Amino acid sequence: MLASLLNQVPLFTPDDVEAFLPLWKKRYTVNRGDFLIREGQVEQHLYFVESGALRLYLPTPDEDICVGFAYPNTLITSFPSLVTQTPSLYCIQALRRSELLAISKTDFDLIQEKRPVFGKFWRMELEKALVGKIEREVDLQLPDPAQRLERLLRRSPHIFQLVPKKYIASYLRMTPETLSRIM
Amino acid sequence: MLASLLNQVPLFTPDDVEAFLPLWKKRYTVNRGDFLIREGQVEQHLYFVESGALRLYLPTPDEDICVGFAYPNTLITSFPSLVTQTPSLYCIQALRRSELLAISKTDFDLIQEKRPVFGKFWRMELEKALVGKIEREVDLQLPDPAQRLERLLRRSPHIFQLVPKKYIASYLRMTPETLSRIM
DNA sequence: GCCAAACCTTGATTCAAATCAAGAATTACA
DNA sequence: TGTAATTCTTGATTTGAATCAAGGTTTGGC
Repeated sequence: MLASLLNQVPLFTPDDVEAFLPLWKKRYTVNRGDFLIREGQVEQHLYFVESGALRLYLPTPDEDICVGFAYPNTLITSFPSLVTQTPSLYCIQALRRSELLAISKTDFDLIQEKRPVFGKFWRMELEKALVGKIEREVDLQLPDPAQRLERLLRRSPHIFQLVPKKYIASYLRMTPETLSRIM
Repeated sequence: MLASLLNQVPLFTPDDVEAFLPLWKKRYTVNRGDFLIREGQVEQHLYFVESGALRLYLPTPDEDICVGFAYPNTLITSFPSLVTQTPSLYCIQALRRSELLAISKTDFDLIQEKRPVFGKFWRMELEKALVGKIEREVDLQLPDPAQRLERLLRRSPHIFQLVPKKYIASYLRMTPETLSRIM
């Protein structure tokens, strides 16, 4: 599953993929409600979702602020904590039973040093992620809830199959009631 | 100015800096209101601001959506267009007379191929930018305008000296009237 | 230094989304 | 499969930011 995805990356030779796969050492199975990481912990892993669905959010006194979802064939991590190796402000919680593969930061850093192609790969992933966040920034600024919904429907229609609407509402910065009324 | 900044990057040897600096070939001076790039053009440069101030925004039928500012010692570009080499959706406009240095995408890509340390440097810059955008994503979701203002004041107080409040209001997804009332 | 343009402030009013509330539907899992 | 917990929907009401409006201030450019 991860293997077939990596084989589709033009950058990688079969040898690269062979060197990479064994680094995804840990296999996690988490139940609905379980946490991959909680506020205060330092993120050590990058996760690949094989099945299930998860949410990434910032807990605040008032309410959780949902900043992302993960589902099969996507990566997830508490990125700021992973990069800076400081305690995470964010939590990652399973929305249903999920299966994940994990690579440690250490191993990931090492292979980037050893094989420049992985440095390039990661740079391209970061560029894609940044482009995504810039679009998201625009989405969040749209004053009309219906427009925000429309853009998410266009960009990630599958999310609506995978994630309870109340979390999507939070992600779209509206109440579940408002989302229900405009869907 | 750019030189002294680059010399402070621990990654770089003096030789790296010497190889890099000449690639910032073009020097632009733009007047208040001028555009570095307009919607539809394909971004070819990464810009370094020596003086002045600029805004990066998405023009829409209703209103401009402000997604960022640049000021001395910062980089700016229409990132999605630069990365994907497709027509830009965004505009970059000078808010006052500004002086910039520019490096072409071609030269920037080349030096990353030639000297791996520049690949690593860019990767780290992208990581920082992504962390920033994740924080910004949280900022934008805060329902209370005063909270959004507070977080910007904490993170980038200097912006209020450099940029007319009406653009800051847009960046904070509120009207100039609301910003005026809570400042 | 002067003038026009741009920007900011303050007040009155409107309106759309949040809140509050309660019942219906769906989902988890024992 | 049955039952409790969770999630979703719909309606009534409130509220706070947007809008509209007008006067004051700052800024840019000649």
